[in-house]
Amino acid sequence: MAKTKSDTDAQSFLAKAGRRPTSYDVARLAGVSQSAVSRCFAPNASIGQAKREKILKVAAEIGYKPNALAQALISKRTHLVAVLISSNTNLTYPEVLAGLCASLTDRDMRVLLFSLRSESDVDQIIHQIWRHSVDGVIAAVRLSDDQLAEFARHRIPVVLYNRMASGGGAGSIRCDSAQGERDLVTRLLDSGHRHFGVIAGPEDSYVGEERRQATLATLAAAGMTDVPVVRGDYSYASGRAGLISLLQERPQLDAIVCGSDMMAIGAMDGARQDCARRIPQDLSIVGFDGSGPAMWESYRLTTIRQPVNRMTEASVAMLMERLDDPSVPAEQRLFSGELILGESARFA
Amino acid sequence: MAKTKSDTDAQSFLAKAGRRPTSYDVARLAGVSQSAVSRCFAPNASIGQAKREKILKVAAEIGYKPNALAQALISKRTHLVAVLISSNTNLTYPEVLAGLCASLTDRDMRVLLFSLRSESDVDQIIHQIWRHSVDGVIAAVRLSDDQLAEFARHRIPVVLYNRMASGGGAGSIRCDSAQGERDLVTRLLDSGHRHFGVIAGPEDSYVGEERRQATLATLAAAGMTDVPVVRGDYSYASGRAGLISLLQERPQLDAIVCGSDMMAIGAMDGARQDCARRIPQDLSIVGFDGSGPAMWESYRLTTIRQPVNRMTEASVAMLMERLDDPSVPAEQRLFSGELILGESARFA
DNA sequence: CCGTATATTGCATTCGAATGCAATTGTCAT
DNA sequence: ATGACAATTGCATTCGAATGCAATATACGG
Repeated sequence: MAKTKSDTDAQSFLAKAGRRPTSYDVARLAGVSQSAVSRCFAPNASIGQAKREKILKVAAEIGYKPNALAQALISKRTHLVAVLISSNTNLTYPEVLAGLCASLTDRDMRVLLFSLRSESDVDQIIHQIWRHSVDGVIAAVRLSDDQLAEFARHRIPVVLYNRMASGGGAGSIRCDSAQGERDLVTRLLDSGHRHFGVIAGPEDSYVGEERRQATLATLAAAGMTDVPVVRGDYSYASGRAGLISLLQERPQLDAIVCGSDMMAIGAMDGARQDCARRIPQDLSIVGFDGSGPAMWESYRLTTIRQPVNRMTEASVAMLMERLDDPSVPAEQRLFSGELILGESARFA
Repeated sequence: MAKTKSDTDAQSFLAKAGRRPTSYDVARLAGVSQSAVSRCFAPNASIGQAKREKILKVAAEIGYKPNALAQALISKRTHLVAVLISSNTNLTYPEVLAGLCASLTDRDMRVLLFSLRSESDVDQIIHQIWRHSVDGVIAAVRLSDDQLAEFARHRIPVVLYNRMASGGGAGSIRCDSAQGERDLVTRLLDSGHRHFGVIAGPEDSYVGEERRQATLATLAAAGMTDVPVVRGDYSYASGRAGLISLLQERPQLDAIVCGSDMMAIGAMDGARQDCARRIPQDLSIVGFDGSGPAMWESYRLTTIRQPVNRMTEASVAMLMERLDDPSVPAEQRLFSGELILGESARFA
């Protein structure tokens, strides 16, 4: 009889659809209090075995799902992580995003995505992040010291992805661009290259600047200070155009260091098609990222691969650690890139 | 004096930081009721000019931002849109995401991202979508009829991106894959190709199947029924492997129709490097998507370009329309792709 | 200067779930 | 059977903003 009655109630509830079932609905149908229902969905809450089963059964019948908004409002835990990324970052964008998404989902966190046109657009969306009370932030864009301080003040953990934590307080996961460029440039020098050109990323890109500076510093240490630099925006077209303009000014160049694989690929095509250079016989070109296309047969780029999967996983792990225990100090983790010996550079 | 007092109060509030200011805090400091504060941030609410200014001033001083959770809970509007996408979709993944994100942000909506490993993973995250009470859904993955019906029952508008709305109720934005493949295949036929091979996408991909079927149907209409088909997973490697296995079985093939640009690129490299074919003299290869890499000099793919930007913008526009007025019937919009005449196919 | 119409305001309630506290039930040793 | 103690359970309150309704203030015509 109890079964029949419960079924009927459930039916009648489902009939007047339109409103989502709440914990009160479940409580009423199961003949218990709302608190009991709530405790049923909380881990290690005090609730009797029989009651739990009855509640879960009713909940399943009418399709009750705890309302995340109400839970978040009272418990101060939204299970939301704001992910900030600039869409033109580079070829690893999908990989980074998919990696973060997967790792966060595995840990019962949801992704509130902010895909910016450029790194400087942060100001326009930062207050949306606040309004949604995210539990944490993973930022692959540059945040100002003020912004970082504000997050710190409100105890919202921030993990910077491939950005230096200038202000302190924020954790960071980075691939050692400087070391990577040093490796590349050193090997180019050892192999006899003497005329370098640089195709750098945009000025408002943190990694772009880091790579440019490391490259120039390494060259300067080898006595080369007159190195032409052009700026691209990480796009194929800008790499190609950059190469053409470099070679126009200095036809004798024999090594081009690019701020990203995408630009390196553009540069390779420019060298071959527009400037009649053979690669690597006439001209060596190196990139950075180790993205998929870099490994395509037509390019076989010599580059530095960022361990993207390990880095995204580490970002999430670091965030969760600081979420679970806010007293954990912010940490900086540096991953080293892996040299990929393609065939776009003449190495001894 | 009033100014001084207010300043002091604000200071003392800021001092005991840690808690975010609420509308009650603003109300207390401004000497008004909580309702007044609320009305201050609502469009065309009844509030006096003087009072409004005073409130906004205090709010700015202590950095008050309406709590989106509380607003959502009471008003039943979260300003959240769930975006479902499968990460291995294809090369347009970043473009699609960035486009959706931009259009949604422009309309004061936030993106709750679910990036799935494969289209079949929907079940595992669908209940998270429910729990977060999103205002709408944009899905670039396949949803079952049951799932669509459930969304419809709760009046949650769904827009399918590049998927057919099987069950009805959901709107859809698609690029006409069938027409695109027909164009490509017809031109290949007209140019004298007689031995076709197909490298299709995975079975659980809607567009993959659509493209495969359109291709085979067009060929069948021309009397070609014995067409070898291999399946890839949209990756470069699978395209390359697919081509090799096709040519091994049928060395006489002279045209390969690929389910995506990425696979076409892999196929081109496979043809050139592994099978010693010249493209397009010995073998024509066509792709689909019109993504960036397809236009790279080393490939110059002949393909169909999806108008991604127009499609993402249209998806968001359609969603918002149905959000603002639920009585608007679900609509199906079909965009036609643009034939890109690259150099990977021998066209008459 | 008064009455009526209109624009502001505040009060009290609501959204849906979590939780401290007190009440209740059940368990077990004695 | 009784007291002590632990495990359940429900009540009432809380989170922070929105909103219907009633109360108040202001404007304006006469």
